[in-house]
Amino acid sequence: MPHCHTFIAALRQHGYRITPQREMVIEVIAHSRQHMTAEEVYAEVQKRTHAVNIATVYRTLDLLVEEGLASRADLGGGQVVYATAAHGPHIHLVCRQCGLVVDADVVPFEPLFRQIEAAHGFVCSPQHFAIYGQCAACRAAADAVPERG
Amino acid sequence: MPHCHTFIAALRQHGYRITPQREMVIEVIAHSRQHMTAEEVYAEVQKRTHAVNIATVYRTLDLLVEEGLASRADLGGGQVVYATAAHGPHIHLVCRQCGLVVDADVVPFEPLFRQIEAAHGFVCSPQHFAIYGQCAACRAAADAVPERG
DNA sequence: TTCGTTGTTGCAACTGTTTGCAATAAGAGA
DNA sequence: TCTCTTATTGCAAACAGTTGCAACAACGAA
Repeated sequence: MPHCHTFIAALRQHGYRITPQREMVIEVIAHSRQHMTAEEVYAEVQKRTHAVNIATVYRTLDLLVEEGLASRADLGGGQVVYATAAHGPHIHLVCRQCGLVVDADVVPFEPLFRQIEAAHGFVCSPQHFAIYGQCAACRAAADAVPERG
Repeated sequence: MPHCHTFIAALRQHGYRITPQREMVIEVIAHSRQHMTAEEVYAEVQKRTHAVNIATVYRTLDLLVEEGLASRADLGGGQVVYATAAHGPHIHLVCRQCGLVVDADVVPFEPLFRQIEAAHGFVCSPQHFAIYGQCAACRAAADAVPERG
């Protein structure tokens, strides 16, 4: 069963109406091989039909995030991206200095997520989240000379 | 030495100019006991002087984040907050459904951050970051009845 | 102290995102 | 199939945040 049908079934089960606009947005994000910005999703939808408004794209993406079917990550520099679990869970290491984004495996975090669930009753859905820090290149540069030297 | 003087010294060392506007913003965020939105920082600055523009507040906060002196976290619902290390590092567990935000200790993540540094050369500066998921109450509700039933 | 360089600022325009509301339409029930 | 309820949509306005640029001013050198 194609991935987007899974999403549609889940939304239907949760009482949401399935409109052609929603199907379009879901199809685009579900079949994407990597995360996309809302503007990219909108542009892809516009290739197929002009009958979907940007506000509807934002609303549908937010609905998918709220229902745990997609995740949203701020990668800095105005890059807010959406992704589904189909992309495979991973985290983004975002350099706060140069903006470089590096992907990292989320598996090592899983014991920690179980710990959080035990302590807080909170279930992490961390398909894509961002951790900010400093990349190797920027650290090397900072050690060599004071910035703005 | 008050915290804000540390920030100012660090910026000066990195070659940034120290303007009255920047001192004002730094003083507000450095002395705050908890994280603040940019709008809250701006309002606090406005109590003292009207000679600081909102754009300057954003620029100064971004500068502090870029220099590792503050961190920025998106807590959902339009809540983007800034905080300094003085607030004590902790992570925010944000429920994607109801928006509840729960703080959690960052200490259990530290071995993982060392692992990331070893694997990627990337140094996490995780004073405040957000992990999205589902809180205990929303999970209980979801198990009991399908949403939007 | 003065002067020159250049980083910084305020402003208004712009961008990405959200929101109020009337019109539209999905879908359940008869 | 039809009707009614109400969720959803498109639209334009609004909002949070960013940006280009001329004016201002921090700061180092003389």
